[in-house]
Amino acid sequence: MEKVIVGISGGVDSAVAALLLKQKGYDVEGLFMRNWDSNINNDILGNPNSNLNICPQEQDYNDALELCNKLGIKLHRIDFIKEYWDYVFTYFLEELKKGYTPNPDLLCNRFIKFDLFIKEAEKLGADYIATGHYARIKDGKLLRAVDLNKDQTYFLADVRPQKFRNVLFPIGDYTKPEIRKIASENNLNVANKKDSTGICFIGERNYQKFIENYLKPNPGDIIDVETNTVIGKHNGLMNYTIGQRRNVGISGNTQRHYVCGKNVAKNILYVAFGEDNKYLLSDECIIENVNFISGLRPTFCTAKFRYRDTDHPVELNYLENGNIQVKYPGKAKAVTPGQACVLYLGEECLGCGFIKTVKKDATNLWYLQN
RNA sequence: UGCCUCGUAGCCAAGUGGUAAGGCAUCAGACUUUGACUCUGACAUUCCGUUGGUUCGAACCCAACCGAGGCAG
Repeated sequence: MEKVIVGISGGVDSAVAALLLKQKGYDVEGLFMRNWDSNINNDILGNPNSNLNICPQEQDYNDALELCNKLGIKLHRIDFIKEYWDYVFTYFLEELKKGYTPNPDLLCNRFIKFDLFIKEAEKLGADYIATGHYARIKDGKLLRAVDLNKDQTYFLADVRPQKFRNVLFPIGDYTKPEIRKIASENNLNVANKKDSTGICFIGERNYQKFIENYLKPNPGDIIDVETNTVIGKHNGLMNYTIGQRRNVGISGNTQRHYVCGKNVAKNILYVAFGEDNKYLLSDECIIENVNFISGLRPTFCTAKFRYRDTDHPVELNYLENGNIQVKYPGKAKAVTPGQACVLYLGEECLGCGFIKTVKKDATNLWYLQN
């Protein structure tokens, strides 16, 4: 019998994944990961859980244990707290310092779940590993989930292609409501547990305070990009992302304001007014650290510039240094340096690169210098 | 000192006699495995610088005072 090690998180999705695999006749065992420890990691400011008796990660573990007892499968446990810090969180902080907007969850998948986790599973004798991601693998291709609303291929796009060889995504063919239904029909203890959000393994935080645990705030001017006048004070560029409206701290205007740029050298935050402001738009970007999961190298395909972004038709120009010039004449709003640009050809997720520079009319945006 | 303009919730700002729009900000939710974006709800219970007056009735009309700005000198 083929052995599958399932990443059990304590949530519904991985629970049903394990259940489905068991029903299919695999020899299933669970592996619970813990990658974040609020005490060890100095996660104090902005942490809503600091006064709970039991931290959420341990509650998740207890839920996972109860689930595995119910399913009659063994549950292993592994901590990657140091590795998560070294490979994911350090990168996260470094990018913030540069004024970028990193997405730690892509790195978490690349370095933790689809690398260290796989190695650990192999030690446990796994023929396959499985997770509760909404995604599909067919003929070696990474495909969008059937439930496009929950599709998580965006987060998987930086995983190295060979890592998917022995991976199963049992729930990728189902919709979220179906998963919930299966869970409750089988009386799983986590059937009605709320979906987790926030940075994977860390959870919901007051973002600005959370960052303050690790980076010293460096206040500076907020400037209206159109009039070039100072209209307020920001409390550290790392606290803002392009396209952000809330928590900017300025008010008294007739139109909504949006962060449209930053200048790290001058410590300036640029803001534009109105949701269709031209300063929020771009039509080209350069992506670096490109990872291809697919063997395809199309000239025309679609791209997502953020998780849950719409698909933008793009034209790719493969540069000699390995970077890719991504053109989107239809323009896109709030394309942000540091975020992943994930490429798709129809249902297939081709891979991704990380946004380095953003342009309009073949010129770098002057208010978005890093 | 004279003349002019203005004074509406934390901020910006409609409303000029008939019983307080809207936006920002804030708070609470929805959505969401990235910080978003978006959406929903709450937000000046007789109050519109103060005090009087006119009126059936005023934030809107009148007077004085206080305060802010401008012009003149």
